[in-house]
Amino acid sequence: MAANKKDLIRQAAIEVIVDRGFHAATTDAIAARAGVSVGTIYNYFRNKEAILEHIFQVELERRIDYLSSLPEDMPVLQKLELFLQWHFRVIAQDPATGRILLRERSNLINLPAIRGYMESMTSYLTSLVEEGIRKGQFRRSNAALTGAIMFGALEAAVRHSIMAFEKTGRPLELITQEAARELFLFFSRSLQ
Amino acid sequence: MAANKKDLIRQAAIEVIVDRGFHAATTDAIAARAGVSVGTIYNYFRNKEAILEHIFQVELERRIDYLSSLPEDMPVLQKLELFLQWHFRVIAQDPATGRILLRERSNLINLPAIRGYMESMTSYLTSLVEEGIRKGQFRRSNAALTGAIMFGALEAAVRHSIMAFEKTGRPLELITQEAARELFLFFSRSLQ
Amino acid sequence: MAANKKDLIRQAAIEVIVDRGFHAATTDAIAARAGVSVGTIYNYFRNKEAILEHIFQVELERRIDYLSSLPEDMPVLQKLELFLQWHFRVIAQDPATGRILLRERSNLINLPAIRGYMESMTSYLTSLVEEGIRKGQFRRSNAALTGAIMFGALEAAVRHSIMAFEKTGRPLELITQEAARELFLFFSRSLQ
Amino acid sequence: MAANKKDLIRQAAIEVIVDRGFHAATTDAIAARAGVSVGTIYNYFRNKEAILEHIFQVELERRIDYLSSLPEDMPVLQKLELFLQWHFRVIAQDPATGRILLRERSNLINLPAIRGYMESMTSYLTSLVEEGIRKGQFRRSNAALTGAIMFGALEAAVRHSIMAFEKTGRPLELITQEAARELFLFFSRSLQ
DNA sequence: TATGAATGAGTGTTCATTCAT
DNA sequence: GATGAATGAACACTCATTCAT
Repeated sequence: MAANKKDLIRQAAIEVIVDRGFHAATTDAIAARAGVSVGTIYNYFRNKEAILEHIFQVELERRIDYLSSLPEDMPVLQKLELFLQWHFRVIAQDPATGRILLRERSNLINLPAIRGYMESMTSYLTSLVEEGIRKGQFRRSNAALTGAIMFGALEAAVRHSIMAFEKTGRPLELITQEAARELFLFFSRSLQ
Repeated sequence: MAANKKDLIRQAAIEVIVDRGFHAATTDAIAARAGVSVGTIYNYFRNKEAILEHIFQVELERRIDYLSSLPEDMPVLQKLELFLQWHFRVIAQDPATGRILLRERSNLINLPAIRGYMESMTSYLTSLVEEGIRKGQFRRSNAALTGAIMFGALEAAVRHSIMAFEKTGRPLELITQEAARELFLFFSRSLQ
Repeated sequence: MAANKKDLIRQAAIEVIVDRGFHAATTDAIAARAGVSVGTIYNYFRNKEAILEHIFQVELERRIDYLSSLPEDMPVLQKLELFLQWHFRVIAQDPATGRILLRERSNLINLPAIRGYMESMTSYLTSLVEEGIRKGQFRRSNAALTGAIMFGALEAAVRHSIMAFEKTGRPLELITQEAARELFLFFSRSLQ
Repeated sequence: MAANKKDLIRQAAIEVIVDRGFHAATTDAIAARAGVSVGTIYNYFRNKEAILEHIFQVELERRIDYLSSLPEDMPVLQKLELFLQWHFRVIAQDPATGRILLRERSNLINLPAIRGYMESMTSYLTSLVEEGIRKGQFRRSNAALTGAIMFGALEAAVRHSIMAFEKTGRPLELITQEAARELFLFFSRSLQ
């Protein structure tokens, strides 16, 4: 899971941040969890914020990689469906990271990587909406606003899934699958 | 605007938090903005977190007050439309508070008042969905999940409106009105 | 000796810095010596460097005060003699501060107050030389260079006095008196 | 210029220390400038301080070498003149080292090599004064104090020369030649 | 009630030094 | 000898909170 030391530290940071939040996650604790010394962190990251930036950067890249793998000419709705399913599957496999993506985004929104994450995700959804409209598959709408709305809805569905998992203990895979389905239905009715 | 000293401090805190975020908003800065001394803050609030809790508490109460003013037998979609219009109007009148509701919510989600705000808002939307389904005005769905999705979408629309205002300088009233309309359209298609 | 808390901290800092040098003088140690907590230091000084700047500032002001008390029309050599006697008397009364003026000056020469101290002292000596030349009491010379040389000689004499005191244990008053005399003789022959 | 690796590191250290001062000159930076790795430094020097000690040691040896080349029976004043000329010529050729000799001396005065440098230089000047007095070429005086004063004056003249060079841009050779002349005149009048 | 100086635990970051390769 | 990743002690500085006035 941690091919190299930078990844090792990233994983440790994710765990500690999930437990305590970014501000309460001390560099000492991250180092201890990673089994390295504090100094080592600074061999791989400029400072503490850079760890969080890296976390978002990595997640953004994963999403971009997935999205660019979808064939250009696939019906827009289907792209959306696949993306939602993939997204929730990833969350189910690594809920800790999912939680960070939710929790720390708002507060540290000034960090470039985090802005970048939000904006990239939103603009991908926006571009999907535009494509759908252009191809006559979606009704006309303010695409930018719609993309933003969809991103918010997506995150809320993730958050709700994680909370439902914590409350009920039902398998996270099932919960997220259902959320993906429900969200897709919600979107497909709204957009068409 | 600040009937008593507690309100005065609440307003000052809102302004400072909007400028810097909760963690960077020192009690000294809040006191200075309020024109009182640090010590005075502690006569009205248990600690710094309690200020934030109070901010959310007050906003929650405003929303509850508005919602209970809607007649019970009004069509559900109309209730939703009125609520959205009212909500965006409030944001347009006091965008600072709106920003706090967005920015600080995630990070300090463990504070009871903040959880309470989120949960109350979500459960109001959930209950609207349930009412719609029960009365045959909405299609069947997982109401809790749908409520959560709607809350996320609502916040995202607010965030997008504020950012659009900052970027374009268009009057916030117009931006929020359009957002309210678009969001209502989005919801009404999804739900029916 | 320490009228107010800022002075108290200044005195404590002088003692600790004399013992260990500026870089090894931790803020904790200064606070402990002053009998206050670390935080209190920062109520009176911007940062650690500001303490050193303040030390030099105070000493510079003392010297300026003394120098401006000398009558304008006094023979230049006599002004020089009085200044040397006063300077060495001050050192004898507060050798710790004298040591700081010597030891820390070079290393932290970029701090404004320290540059200011050196430059002010040097330019006072330079102006004395210029005055002497103008009034026909001194031979012609490069006044700026001569002033610099005199400042260096003065500091070296102080340093030598303190070291002689440490080695021999002779009363510092006697050592510095002799140094003042010898230095004056040295200067008066050089300058005329 | 760097016959072996130890010299290479010494030169690199001189450059970095001149740029930043000893405390801000990290071993990493010195290693980088020398084109070696940190570890290599520790094959040639016990620790970081030892580099500075070595710098002073080398400079001291150069001065001792020069001084022992002067014929024993040369008039004392002429020895002094030649030494001053030589010293300022060396500074003009390698101002970086000159700056270190000035800047770092005071602060790290506890290092044996640095004490040694100061004391050797001072005691050479002292022995010149004693010789002059013994041979009836100088007036009577406290030779040790006079030697110290002369060392201080010498350093101040060097410092002033370097600063004048930085401010005016005049050729350093000319500035130092003039300083050597002026300083010699200053000394010869004082001593006789 | 109001004040604001004093507190001191807590934390990000640096950097000389080591040592396995 | 040479390397440079890893180490971890050390330190400046912050800021929520208290309490004597």
